[in-house]
Amino acid sequence: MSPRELPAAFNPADIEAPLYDKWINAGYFTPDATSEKPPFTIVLPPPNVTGSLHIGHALDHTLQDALIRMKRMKGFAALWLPGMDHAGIATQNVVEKQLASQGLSRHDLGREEFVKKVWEWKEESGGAILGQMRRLGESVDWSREAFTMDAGLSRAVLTIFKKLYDAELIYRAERIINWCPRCHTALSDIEVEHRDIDGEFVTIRYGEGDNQISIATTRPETMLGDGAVAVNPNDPRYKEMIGKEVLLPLVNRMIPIIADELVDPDFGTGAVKVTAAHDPNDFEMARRHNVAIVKIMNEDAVMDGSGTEFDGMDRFVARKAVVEKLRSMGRVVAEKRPYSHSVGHCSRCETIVEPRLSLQWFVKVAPLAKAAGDAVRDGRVKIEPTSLAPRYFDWVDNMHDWCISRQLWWGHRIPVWYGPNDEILVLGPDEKAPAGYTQDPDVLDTWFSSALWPFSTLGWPDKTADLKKFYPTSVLVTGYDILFFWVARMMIFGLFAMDGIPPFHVIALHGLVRDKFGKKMSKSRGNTIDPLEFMDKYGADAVRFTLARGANPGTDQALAEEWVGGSRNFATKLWNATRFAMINGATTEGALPSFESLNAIDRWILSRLNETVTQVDQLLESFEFARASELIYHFAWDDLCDWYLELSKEAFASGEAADTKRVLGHVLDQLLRILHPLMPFITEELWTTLTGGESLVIAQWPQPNALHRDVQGEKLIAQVQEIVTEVRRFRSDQGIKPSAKIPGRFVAPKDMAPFESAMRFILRIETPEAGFAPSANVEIGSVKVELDLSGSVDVVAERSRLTKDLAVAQKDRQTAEVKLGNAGFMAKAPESVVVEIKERLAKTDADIERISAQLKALPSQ
RNA sequence: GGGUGCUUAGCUCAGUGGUAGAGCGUCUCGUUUACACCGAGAAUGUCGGGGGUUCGAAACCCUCAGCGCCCA
Repeated sequence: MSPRELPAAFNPADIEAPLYDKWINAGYFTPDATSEKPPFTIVLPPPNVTGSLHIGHALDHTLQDALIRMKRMKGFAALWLPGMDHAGIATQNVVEKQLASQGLSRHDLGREEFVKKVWEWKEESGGAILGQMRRLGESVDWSREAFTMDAGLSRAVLTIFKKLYDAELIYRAERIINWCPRCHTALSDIEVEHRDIDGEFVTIRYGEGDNQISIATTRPETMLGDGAVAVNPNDPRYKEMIGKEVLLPLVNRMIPIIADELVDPDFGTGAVKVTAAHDPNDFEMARRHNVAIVKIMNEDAVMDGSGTEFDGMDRFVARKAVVEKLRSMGRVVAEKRPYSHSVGHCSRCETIVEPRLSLQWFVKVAPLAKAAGDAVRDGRVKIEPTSLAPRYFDWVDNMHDWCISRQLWWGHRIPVWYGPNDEILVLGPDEKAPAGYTQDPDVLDTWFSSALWPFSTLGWPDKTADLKKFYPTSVLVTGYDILFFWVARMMIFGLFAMDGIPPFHVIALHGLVRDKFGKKMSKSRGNTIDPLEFMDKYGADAVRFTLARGANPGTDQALAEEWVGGSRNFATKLWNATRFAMINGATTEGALPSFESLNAIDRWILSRLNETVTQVDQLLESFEFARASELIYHFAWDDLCDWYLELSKEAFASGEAADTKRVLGHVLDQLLRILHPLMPFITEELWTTLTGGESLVIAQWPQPNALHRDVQGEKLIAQVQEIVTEVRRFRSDQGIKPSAKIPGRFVAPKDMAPFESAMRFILRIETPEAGFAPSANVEIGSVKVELDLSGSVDVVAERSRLTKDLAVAQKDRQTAEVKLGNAGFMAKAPESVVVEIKERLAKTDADIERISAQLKALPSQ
């Protein structure tokens, strides 16, 4: 295939979709489970079927794609497995809302019909995110796409439920759970978000006459369900009252005063009400002290069963009414309003969660969580960055039992059947309940199935080729905020189901994407960023590169539109550089000339390339995406574009550049390879055009070439860069246009001779004619560039510049001198540092002498 | 309340013992035959305060202050 030509302008929209189609059609992303290649596996943390791609996904997915693309290029059987979870509450909410718009509820349809509707919705409107993932260029294997409600994954759910039940790790009990009065279901701890809100803190006097005690509460309405008052056993104020009974106002019931260590004497009055059916701590106290448990609310969080005038009121209406009434009775001792305190909200609908006593199914997590903690403790699973490991331990070591039943219809129905005589039967896959048994109406927490993701998607419980080849997965990439959601649960179930083999080798954690001021994004703040909008505007590669460039392990990153613009500029720069290179005959054909035979400039860029390839490889392997991106960016823009291409222009112009064309082709080829995981589209387009190759997706990852090092040459190029910069600075100071050509002469040691023509070209210094009379000198170390400005030199500017340089040199000299005069330094500093400082002193000495002489030689004004 | 992190240029952030860095922004000059989504040059920091360790501290230790996050 002969190289094509690149259009003059780069337009991401022109190339992205066609390239993605090309990759898919070629089947590059589908690894073979029977392949001899070593496996590398990532399962995508399944996004929600109702969701769409937000900026956090874009970051998470970009990093995963970077890893999987690199590994694919390295010759691994690289599997990145995509899919979605069924998001029980969220999805049911969506469909119920649709029904509501037709004036219907799910109960009007009945369970079977409703679930059918949800499936219809899922097929038609669910999974918008999957299309958006294609936009981002994700190299996932669509042929293995999974969904938690698929038949296979559902078998996995049934299998593990039975396995856990048989191991006595699943039980049914009446406990205080988090209840969402709007979603009408129990929630797990992690589905509850705690937020500070302005509430009230009311102190109420219980009892009569000599037998009185005041309690303080943020939830006055729950007093209707009080079963006791509790004080700390060591609180002298209340010692005498322990064991007595006091009158519960409004309800007119006598309740005991109990002593419990849990009560903090410094909180409020030191006495607290005990509402066993509506508070987890109170429930625990009640169980310890045999306190009456009184339910006073229904499923809607409406007061119910208190036997008072407040029955039928919503909990918040009741709160006001109760306080009002108590106030009128003179029982309100103190009121603090607003009183800021932390309150749990439903993470799906924002409704304030109601702790509620209820019969539910639980997973007994202690033994499972212990194993999950140990897997990290003993090094079988690594958390990157390691600084986040304590956070993981903090969670798994203190995990409460997990409430897994949900009062929903959409999800995996709990495989428990109840017999006519209260028998309990748990069924595995393919098992049938005897006649007369009825199934538990509830479904399982979505996370119960998501936690199986790393192996259920590979065919478990069957012993499939995929499972054998690709389990355990190599790395799980996710945000630290979701450590508890995914990681802990996948670890727990993975270890349990897969005979103690953890589901991943490494857990690589990244941070959150914030707005440009580092503030958390939220709809209420109005500072959310839509990755799709940015992709439309700047291209997918620009969005990806910006996110990768900000991704320091485990830390949040700020994102601003102008930075995405900067990445777009980088893409354009690459495009133009490649175009320019190709116009000048850059090629990847034929063998690369031997390193020794090349000129110093070519050797230098190869040396820089080698260093960059080596570093980038190490950085990507250790999840240092920001640093890898930064290195590539500077290699491409600074080393390649600003120096190598500029220094080579003269060679291209003179036509003596066969080696340089080959070197340039090689450098671009390799650069595009290491950048491909981060910017897949533009690199693919440029690389196939440059090389005529089939695809970068399956191209080989560059190997560092240790022979491509030239320390001496690098020093020479550093000197060239210094000369060029100093002359440019002089021209700028003197107000000489960059385009103006001026006659000049290089007075320099021999080793600079090979670079003179290149420097002349860049600096627009012409070879002087006879009778050349320089009017100014630029001196850089041992090099002098004499210039004829054909007019008067701006002496003021020149003096100012030299004076400044002199001051810098003098300051540097003094610093060095002080150090060398310090006996402690001379005695204790390593030899190499001492040598370095001595060299610095010598250099500054020479500089001071030279600059002083130049200043002296300047004509007085 | 218990943990935990952060404080470096105008903004957002790198930088784990040897002369302070990047991107964006700012200022000046420039349509030189890849690129104005560009090039060249420039300015800008007692590295939160105080104390200590060290020949040497942005970095290590202590302490204070401010901000954030997680858990309760």
